[in-house]
Amino acid sequence: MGITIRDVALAAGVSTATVSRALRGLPNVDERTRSRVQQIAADLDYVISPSASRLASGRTGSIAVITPYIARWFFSTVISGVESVLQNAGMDLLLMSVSNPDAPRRQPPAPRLRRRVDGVLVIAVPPDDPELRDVVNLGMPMSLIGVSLQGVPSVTIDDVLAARIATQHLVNLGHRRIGVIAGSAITAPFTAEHDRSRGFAEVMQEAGLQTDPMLEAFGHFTVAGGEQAMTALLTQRQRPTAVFAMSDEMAFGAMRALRAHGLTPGREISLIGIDGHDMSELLDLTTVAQPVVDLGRIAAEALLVQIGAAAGTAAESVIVPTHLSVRGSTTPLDA
Amino acid sequence: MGITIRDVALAAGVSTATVSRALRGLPNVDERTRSRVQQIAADLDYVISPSASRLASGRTGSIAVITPYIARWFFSTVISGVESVLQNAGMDLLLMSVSNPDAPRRQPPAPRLRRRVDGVLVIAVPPDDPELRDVVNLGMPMSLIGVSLQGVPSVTIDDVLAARIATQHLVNLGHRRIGVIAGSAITAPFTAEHDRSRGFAEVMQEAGLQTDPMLEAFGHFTVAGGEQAMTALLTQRQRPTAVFAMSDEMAFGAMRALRAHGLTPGREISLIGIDGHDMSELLDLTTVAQPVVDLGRIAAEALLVQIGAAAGTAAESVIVPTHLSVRGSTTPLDA
DNA sequence: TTGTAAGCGTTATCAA
DNA sequence: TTGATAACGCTTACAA
Repeated sequence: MGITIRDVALAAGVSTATVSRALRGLPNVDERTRSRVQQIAADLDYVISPSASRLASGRTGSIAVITPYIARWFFSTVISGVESVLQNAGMDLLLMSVSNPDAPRRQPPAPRLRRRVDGVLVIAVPPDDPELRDVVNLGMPMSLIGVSLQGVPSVTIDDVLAARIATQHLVNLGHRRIGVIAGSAITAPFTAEHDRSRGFAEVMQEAGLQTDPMLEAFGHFTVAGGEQAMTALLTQRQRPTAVFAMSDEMAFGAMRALRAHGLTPGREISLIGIDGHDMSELLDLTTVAQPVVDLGRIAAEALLVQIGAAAGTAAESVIVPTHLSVRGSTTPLDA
Repeated sequence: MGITIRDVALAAGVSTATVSRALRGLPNVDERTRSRVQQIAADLDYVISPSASRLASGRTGSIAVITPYIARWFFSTVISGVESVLQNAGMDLLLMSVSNPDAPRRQPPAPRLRRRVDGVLVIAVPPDDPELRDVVNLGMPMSLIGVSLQGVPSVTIDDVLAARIATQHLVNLGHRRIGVIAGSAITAPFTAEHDRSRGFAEVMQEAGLQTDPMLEAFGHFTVAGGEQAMTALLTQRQRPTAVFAMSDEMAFGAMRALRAHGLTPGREISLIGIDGHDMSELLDLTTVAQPVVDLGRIAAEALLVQIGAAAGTAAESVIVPTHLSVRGSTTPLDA
């Protein structure tokens, strides 16, 4: 049915070994031979069989991307960055989602990886997740995105710093009763959430401000959760004048809660998020933006280096910068 | 390095053929033999080599998902539906993005597909796209999502109907000067855009309303484009009292333009979209929602049937229903 | 620079 | 129900 390397070899009057070398661009092939082989392969409409190539060479030419969510903004944006790099490198991208609170019944990823891919990219899976442990224990080339883990290369922002920037921005505007919308009450170390909590606490303390436990609410990093959290904050005796939401999506929900209470973000209550979500500009939300596409790109490039599919030096742990985007949702206290 | 099927066969005292049959759950294997083989395979931590299996069997166990965008809501949501089905079926999902206006320099998909996957899922690539033609001409099992093409199975909504529902909703509210934000001035037939234009025109005509070319603007299905388009509509001598945006994202941009002009959606001007985007509830946008996750799920299931990896009857063309979600952005003309 | 030939680890046919 | 064994289509020493 299909044209094989033998057909090409036969037609070109050379051995299959020469065809293989010529087509893969290996050295030690006469250029005239090479171009003739290429021509004939093209004429015959020959395409290499990946399975055969993989079996013979031991390389799969594939990278797995492991992610708890596919449709959420942060994750799909990271994936698009990864994809552009892998496509350029001629690598296949295998997409596999893993268990998350919304879809708890997924196949564990580790067994699906062995012998199937040359490397793994993991997006924002908590470092204490047992499924992640199993993947790490596979010992294959990998790189984490959005979280860090001792001994595993990763690409992240400085989450402590991002939270510091956000909180400091509110402090600089004169706010003193500052509320916070975190993900959940208990956080694992080395997660974005944990570090953001720390950054917030640091700046509050440095500014001599109390972190009132009544001004802390939890939004589970969803829009609906952010809405509930802000609603909770608004029921306090003394409302905050500003709120730091640890993600833009929670901030969106918070905005909705504000409007439901007849309040306008940036008017009665200032609001800041973290992410630089596509919609944050539209919603006029001040945010500490992270370069999400780059997160994916950089991690993919680092992984290719690890695998030996690209030149360069392997970096253990990359931290990319964030920047504050000031918009209408934050204003000076007096205004 | 790796445990092979021979190691398992040796340890179990059977032939490799028996191991292969036992592990794949084929019939004609003594159940005692099977469980012994399974046990030994587990003890040895044996995993099959996909490359070898694929080479020998001719099946790749992989499906390619071809998409112009990864990070946009519609596309990532479709992909998540596809992924859940494929993961359940034990199929690998190869993600490849193709050229789009934002990223014009992509590898053409067709050559990357041959011998590599058992089937292809294509998300919302215009039917007249030459790259799509090449993929279709490969003659492999495939299914389209969001567009239809003669002779190729597809899963879509009824776009004419969706636009009719949206337009009729505005008409029912008493609006007569109705503007429209389309994608672009020229549209290929059999695209969502084309059909939505038709549905709009039909209802306008049935209602005895003029489609004023001055009340037509183009937003290229982006937020920014929708904003520009609405701005253009607002500069008309006689503004529309209602606007139909052919996608929610364009409607979001339109909302922003309204606010920039001191107008409130649903107050001075009613606004309706199509999609049922995650953010539409948050932004209180009336929309004709399509079941996007299902689009992906159904297409994936249909493809598995085509390939023979799942039981069922292959459907040529599936149309899934939409529903109108009325929110605050549309109100009666008098209000 | 090119050719020979031994794998790579399965599946599937045929026979037992 | 099980076993031998010939593919599957390529890569890669090693030799020439």
